[in-house]
Amino acid sequence: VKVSKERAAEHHRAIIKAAARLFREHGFGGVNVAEIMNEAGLTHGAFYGHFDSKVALAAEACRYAFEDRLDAWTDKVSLSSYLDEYISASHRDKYADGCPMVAFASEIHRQEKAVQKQYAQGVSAYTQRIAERLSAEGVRKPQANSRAAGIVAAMVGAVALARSTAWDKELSSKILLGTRASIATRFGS
Amino acid sequence: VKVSKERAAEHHRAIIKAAARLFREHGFGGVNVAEIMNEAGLTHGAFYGHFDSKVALAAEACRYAFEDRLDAWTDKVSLSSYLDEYISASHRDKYADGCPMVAFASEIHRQEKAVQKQYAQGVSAYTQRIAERLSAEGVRKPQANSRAAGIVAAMVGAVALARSTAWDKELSSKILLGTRASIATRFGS
DNA sequence: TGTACATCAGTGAACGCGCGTTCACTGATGTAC
DNA sequence: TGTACATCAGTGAACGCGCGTTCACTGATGTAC
Repeated sequence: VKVSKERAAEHHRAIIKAAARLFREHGFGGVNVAEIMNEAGLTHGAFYGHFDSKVALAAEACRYAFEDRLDAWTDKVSLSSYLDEYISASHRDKYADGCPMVAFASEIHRQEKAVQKQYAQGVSAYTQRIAERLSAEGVRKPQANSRAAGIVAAMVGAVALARSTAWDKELSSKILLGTRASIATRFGS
Repeated sequence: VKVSKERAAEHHRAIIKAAARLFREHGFGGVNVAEIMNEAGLTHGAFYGHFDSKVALAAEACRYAFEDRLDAWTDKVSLSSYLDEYISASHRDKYADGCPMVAFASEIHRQEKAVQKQYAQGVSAYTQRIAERLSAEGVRKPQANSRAAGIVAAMVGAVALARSTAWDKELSSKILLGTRASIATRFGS
């Protein structure tokens, strides 16, 4: 059942995309190879023709998730409105396409080095992006870097905790609103 | 090999304590029952005499971890110095005895209801504790609740991200310092 | 207080299931002539 | 351009291992007399 090179390349991308969604939704240990391949429209046996191991896919999926997210944040979206969107109930309830920083926050350190590296690079890229926006708003460089780091932590913590307490809607939204407000206070954004 | 009721009760507590440490360090899926029992000085077969399932232990261990942490935060420790300790490299590197909010942040929503409930109650207790401290510092009630929620999110996000990027010491400590500074800025604490 | 016996906490082998990975096989692709 | 054949992406059965859970058994506890 050989397929054309183009189709094989499509399959490769489909596997990464499926993995990026499923890993974010269920964690690295919460999905098996067969489920990922099934989501990509293939059977599990074909997997090892595309990747060396599940871990190798995890690293690739992590990289892709960050890239996809950062690409979606275009210059047209201001920091302020990005924060509104990020620190919201809709992001809280959107696991599969949500931010990988949140999805993997507390389990990434148990993954292999290759996955950790992709994650750390993603966090770094996110922080830089925010620092750039702050600079554009007139904040000086060293201050902007420090503040960006603080904002990233608040964003991730807010969504992670809001998800973890989702069945207690009152607490969950108090966390989101409280965090969003605290950032607004600081920068008037 | 029956043991006295007192020893059996000690064993019960030892299992919970071992689980609370190991689960925080390796996650719920990263430790098996045999390892927990071994850490508690028993063999795996005795486990089901103490708990109905691994999940039931997870709930109990989660509850214990929160209790232990909150008990350690006595009235003698000010909010400011508690934040210094929480948002620090030493807490970042202390997994087994670290804050359960951070340890389970992104995997708690995949656990069973019983575990989620313990977690959410813990988050709620933490938030209330911080709100009380803010009130004691003169912040008005409704404001104190909202700000407390924002602070908890920042705390959890900072330590979680600092851990996730621990191999990049510069980024990791920038996140810790940036977060701590942003809270200090807001409340002058 | 001492003795006989029922209880039951703990032990370690075994069960069953899920999952990552391997492999012999299939049949469409794409290349050599 | 057409034909023959080597290549190789995909299939599904099978392997091996780890883990949660069960169970027959052990022997100290603690109770009944």
